[in-house]
Parts: sequence; structure tokens; C-alpha cells
Amino acid sequence: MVTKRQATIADVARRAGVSTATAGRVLGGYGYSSGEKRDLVLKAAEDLGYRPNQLARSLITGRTRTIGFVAGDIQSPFFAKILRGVSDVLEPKGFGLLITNSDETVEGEMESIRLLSEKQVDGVILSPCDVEEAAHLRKLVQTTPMVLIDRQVADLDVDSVGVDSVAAAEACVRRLIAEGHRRIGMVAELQFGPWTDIESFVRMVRTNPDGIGAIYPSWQRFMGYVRAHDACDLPLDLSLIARVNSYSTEDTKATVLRLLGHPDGPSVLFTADGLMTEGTMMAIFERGLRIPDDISLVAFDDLDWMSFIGPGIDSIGQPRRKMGEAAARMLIERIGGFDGPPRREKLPVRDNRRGSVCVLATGRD
Amino acid sequence: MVTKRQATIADVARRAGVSTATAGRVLGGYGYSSGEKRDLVLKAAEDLGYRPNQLARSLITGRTRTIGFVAGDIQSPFFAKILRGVSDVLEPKGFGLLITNSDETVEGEMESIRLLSEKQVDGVILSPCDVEEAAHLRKLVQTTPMVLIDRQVADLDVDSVGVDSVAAAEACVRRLIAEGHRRIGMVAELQFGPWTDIESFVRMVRTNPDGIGAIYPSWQRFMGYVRAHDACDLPLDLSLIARVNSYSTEDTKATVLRLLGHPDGPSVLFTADGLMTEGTMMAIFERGLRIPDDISLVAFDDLDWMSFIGPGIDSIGQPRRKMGEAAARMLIERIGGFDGPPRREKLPVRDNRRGSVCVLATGRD
DNA sequence: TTGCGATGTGAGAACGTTACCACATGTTCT
DNA sequence: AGAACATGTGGTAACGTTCTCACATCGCAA
Repeated sequence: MVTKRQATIADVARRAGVSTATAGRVLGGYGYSSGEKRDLVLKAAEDLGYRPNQLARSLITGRTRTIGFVAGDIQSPFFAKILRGVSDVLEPKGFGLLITNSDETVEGEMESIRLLSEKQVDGVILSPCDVEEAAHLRKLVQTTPMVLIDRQVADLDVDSVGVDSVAAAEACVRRLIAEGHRRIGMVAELQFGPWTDIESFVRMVRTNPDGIGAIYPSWQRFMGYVRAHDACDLPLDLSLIARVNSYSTEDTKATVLRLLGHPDGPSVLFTADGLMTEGTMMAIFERGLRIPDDISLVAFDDLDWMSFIGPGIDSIGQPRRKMGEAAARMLIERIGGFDGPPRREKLPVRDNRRGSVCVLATGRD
Repeated sequence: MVTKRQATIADVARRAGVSTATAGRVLGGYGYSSGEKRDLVLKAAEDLGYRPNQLARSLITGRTRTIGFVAGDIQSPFFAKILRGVSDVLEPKGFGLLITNSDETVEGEMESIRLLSEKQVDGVILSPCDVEEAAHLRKLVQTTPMVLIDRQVADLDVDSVGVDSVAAAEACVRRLIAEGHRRIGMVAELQFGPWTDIESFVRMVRTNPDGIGAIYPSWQRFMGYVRAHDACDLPLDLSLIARVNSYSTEDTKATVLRLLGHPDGPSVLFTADGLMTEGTMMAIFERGLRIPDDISLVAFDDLDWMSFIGPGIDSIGQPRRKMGEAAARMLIERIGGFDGPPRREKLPVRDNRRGSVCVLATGRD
């Protein structure tokens, strides 16, 4: 492995017979330069195969043209698609993209942020893993522009991108009720959150919804579920909630199997996100149930395979790529100096109907 | 947005009453330092919230502790999973990960490499989009360690990670033949490659296999398909090859639909990668065919949903995460100074049997 | 002619680290 | 006792850019 030394501005300047200042101006595209010297410098740079060293440039300009992305887990299709949107906006503008995983732990997130800020990124896009404990985020925003994605954090006034989970879930469950479903199961990981018991959360939703601060998307979707029941005067039956203990498909599958085993089980399942949906599919497959004949299904978050298995799965599709693009665009505006108030962008969801919901009744009774 | 100035080593040194050299030694963990001064410096650093500026450090040490990853398309599960493996190895060692997409074009790849090398990455993991045109890669390896993933490049002697696609495909097709299938369809994007007509490629495989240089995985899998036929004395029928014109699900679907429309069609389909499999599934779904009753299916590359749709889909699973880990490990060894001959690591594949192949006959005839 | 802005050039400082050297101490081995 | 060596410290030169000057020259209006 040969390690040839890269040519520097000084090398180019020497070869072109000009000062490093002049060579710098030509190659960096700033300040004045005459056509004559310009050609000399460009020729010399070409000959030497000169490549600017962004490190040195960044050190003095104070901007790296690199942004950081802290994902929960990059291998999940949710983050992967967002990432693609981010990089689509960044690449044409010459920005680099540094990624890390938080693995949904605060420690991982802090470590990620430490790494990114030591590398002097110009901005950070992050999906916070804790909606309350955010001292480290509060510290970060003092020095670096930040955009939150998917989730928000209490008392952290920064730009964010997401969807209106409460409204989308409510609309979805209302539709199920309208189509005659009375026993609607919900599959969600509701372990970590502001409430340890669901009853008191439901009470809060009914009595003082404004008092609910920043909560995870899963809780928001559950909130929509509750609201739809209340709006349609359908009594809540919390035994229909498959409350998954950990964020894993195995646990989800086990919990859903238990729910399906009940004598007076649900006629339809509403899953709160992609991973819940996968675990639910496993449980349905294992019990040999057919969709929608034996059980109906609607999923929050659309996944590739939902359109090509028979029948297709109904889903609420989040515009993941667009979310990434919006986050990147907002961040670049901030980096460019935009200093307006925090923007909370809510993107519209897509209502995918493919035939996984059995219509038990139509019209209004 | 407040922009507080970060504390520097000079600030810490002043506050601790020592020289910048001493402060640097303590904070950088190199050279000597007494316990007394150490405590002073650490206290001062703590007070000021000192964070080392990796830019300045990298400029003088010549190493950034950042590596670059050039993927075809990060949003595809193939690359997303690999990426996860890479970052799992990198993160504990304190390396950053800079990602770019080539979108499978040489221009995109060159642009990616330009960006990465200007940012002075210590090494690059790359899935080359062209197995022949590689002048830019040859130039890169002169200055930067590189590991190829999934594909190899002719005359480029660097470390690489992948699977033995030829052998895996051959074993898979042999099994189909053993189970009684005689008309085996293959779905693959074989547009770009060394051969424009398939006949001459087949001739080459039969007469001079060693003369075939570096080829894309799709071609390798097709090669395995040919070899299995030859080994089992099953005549090749090239009308069974769904040769997709572009790397898109829509095109794949259309091509497969055409194949399925033929009077004497295949009894089983063998797909060359994840995207081909998705397009094929769409075609099968559109025609209302049932797996495996109406048509059997085996896929190269395992996808999440294959295990939980009924019936499961048989697949050849690549250890994607392990591939990423291996690539990262090899790269770090090179960065650490390892200077042995290029290693071509072939990881074993997984043979997933789930019931998507109809057994037409057993035993050997 | 003088004044003045636009254009062009080079010397040298600056960015925040680590590398290198000189110069102190001790401590241990001949 | 003197040499050799590990330990500890500070000054200052790197690293490769851009930034800030000072200082030209030119054209043009007053």
C-alpha cells in the first residue's frame, strides 16, 4: 500500500510561480484573481492532481459541510428510507453525512452526540430516544442547529418533522368502527413513557389532553385509538391492548398470540409501527389465521411487502423519504443562518387500502 | 440560536496554570504528565466543558478516525443491514461513518469518492458499480485503504467480502432439479455486464470459465444456474430467463408477467436478488397465482417478510450484517498498518426452507 | 492633477491541535 | 562520582487551509 503525499496549495503555488494566497484564491474561488494567473494555477493544480484538504479548510472557516444523523437503528426500513431522503438533499449541496445509532438508549445517544460534535458537524438530525431526559440535547442546541425527526422532546424548541399520529390513528380506528368492527385490538410497545398504567393515561386523555406533554409516537397512536372510541361511543376494553414489553418482534409475537388466544378476542388488529406489524404477522402466521377472513389488520407505517402479498395489507403510510428531505432542508436553512421560530412540520400520511380489513357493516346506524 | 465559542486547549491550560503542551498531553493522553498537573488540567477542562476539536487533531496526526461507505442505495435492506454491521464494529472503536450513495452510476461513485477523500477519511468500504471501469478506484487505493463489498473489480487487488454466488446458486438449482423441476425460470437483471448476448456467455461458462473475469453477482448466479443444468444434464432453455432491462421492480414485474404468460412456462422461479424477488412477487400476486400450488419460488437474498407470510418463501440468505462487520474489521486492520496480501473473504450463505417449493419428485432417477 | 474605488497580488497571522526539542529534575547503574 | 536513563515541563514549529492586511496598479470622475 503506497502512501503518496497529497499535493497542497503550497505545492501548486510553487509550480505556478505565484504566492500561496493567490493559489488559494483561485482554487478556493474567493477574492480576486486575474485570468492569467488563474490559468497558471489551474494548470499546476491539474498537473499535480491537487485535492483540497477539507480538514484544513474547515478548521479555519469553522464549517465542515458535514451533518450528523442519529438514528435509532439504521437497518430498520423506517430510518433507512428517511436517511435516503436526507442524503438526497444533502448530496447535491456538497454536504457529507455522518451517521450513528443510538439503539434507543440515552447513553448511545449521548455517545453519538459526543462523536458528532467533536467532529464539528454543522448540524444534527436526530430521532430522540427519550422525550423527557434531554439535558444533553439542550446543551447541544446551544452550539449546533438541530432538527428532530419522528419524535419531539418536552421543552426543546427546535425544528421537527413528523406526522400527526393522533389524528391519523383516530381516523383509522373511526373507519374500522364505521365498517362494523366493535372489538378492535391494538398492538403497541407502551412500556416506556410518561405513564406506567394505561388507565391513568386514558383518564388524562379524556380530562386534560393539553396537560399531556411530549409523548412517543406509540402513545400518540394509542391516544388516537382512545379518541376514536370515545367519539363513536364505543366503550374501551383495555384487555384488547397487546402491550408489548420490549421493542422486539419475538416479544410482540408472544403478546399477540396471547391476545388471540382469548375467548372474546378482537375482530381486527391495529399495529402501532413496522416492528409491531412484523411481530403481529408472525403470530397470525403461526396460528394459521387468514387475513381478512379470520382476522382483519391495519398497520401504522407502510412496508414494502404489504403491496405484494395476497391480500395486500391496509396501512397508514408515512412519507419517510419526504420526512428526511424536509429535515435536511430545514437544517440547511438553519445552517445558512435562518433564525426564525421553531417549525413543527407535520406531513400528511397516506391511507393505503388493500383488502386486509373485513367489512362487517356499512352505512351509519 | 446562541453560538457559544467552544473552549480550546489554550483556554484549559490558562485556567489550570500550565502550558498548552502539558494540557495537550493530559487531554490527549500522550506523553508524560504528573498526577498533580493532571488533576489541575482535568478540573479546568471539566469546568470549561472542554471538547477536543477532532479537526485540528486530524490535521496534524493525518488520521481522522472516520471511514467512508459508498453504497448503491442505502434505503435497500441489503445495504442497510450491511451498514449496521459496519457501524457495530466501528462505533466501539470510536470511528465515525460517512455514507454516500452511488446510485449505481460511475459518476455517482466518483463524486462520492471525491467527497470522501477531500474529507480525508482513513478508509473506504465500497460496493463498486462497475466491475471494469475502475481507474478512479485504482487511484484511490494508492492513498487510502479500501475494502470491496458484494462485488469485485477486475485487476484491483484489495480486500473484499462477499458470498460464493456461483456455488450457492448452483446448489439451489440442483436442488430444484432433484425435486423434479424441469422448467426452471430465472429472474435477473443481466443487462449490464461483459456480455450483451447470453448465448456467448453460456458458451464461455462451458468452454473457458477461467477466462471470465470479474462479473456482477447477478451474472454469477446465472452462471450457477447454467452449471446446475449442465451437471444434471438438463438442457438449457433460454426462453425461461426473465432478463430484466433495468434495475426496477416495475420492469421486473412486467418481464415476469411476460414469462408467466408463455404457454410452456416455468414450474419454479429463481430470483437473483431482493429487488427481483419483489418484482416477481408483484407479478405473481397480479396473476393471482398461489405459491407453491401454481408456481414455486426460491429467492437469492433473504428478506424480513419471507418468514411470516403464508407459506414462507425459500431463500438463500446472505449474512449481510456479518459481511459489514467483516469489511469493517478488515479495513481497520489495514488502517492499523496491516500490509499482507489482499484477502477475498467468502462468507457462508443460509439455506432457508419454508415451503415455497413444490416437490414434484424425490429420489434420484 | 488629485482622489478614489475596483482589481489584483503577496506576506504573514490564524484556526486548535500534536510533534519535536531543549531543559530540567530525579533515580539507577557502573 | 559520573554517566545513562526515565520522568516531567514549557516553548515553538508544524499541519493546510482561509483571513487580514498592506500595497500595488488601473481607470475614471472631479
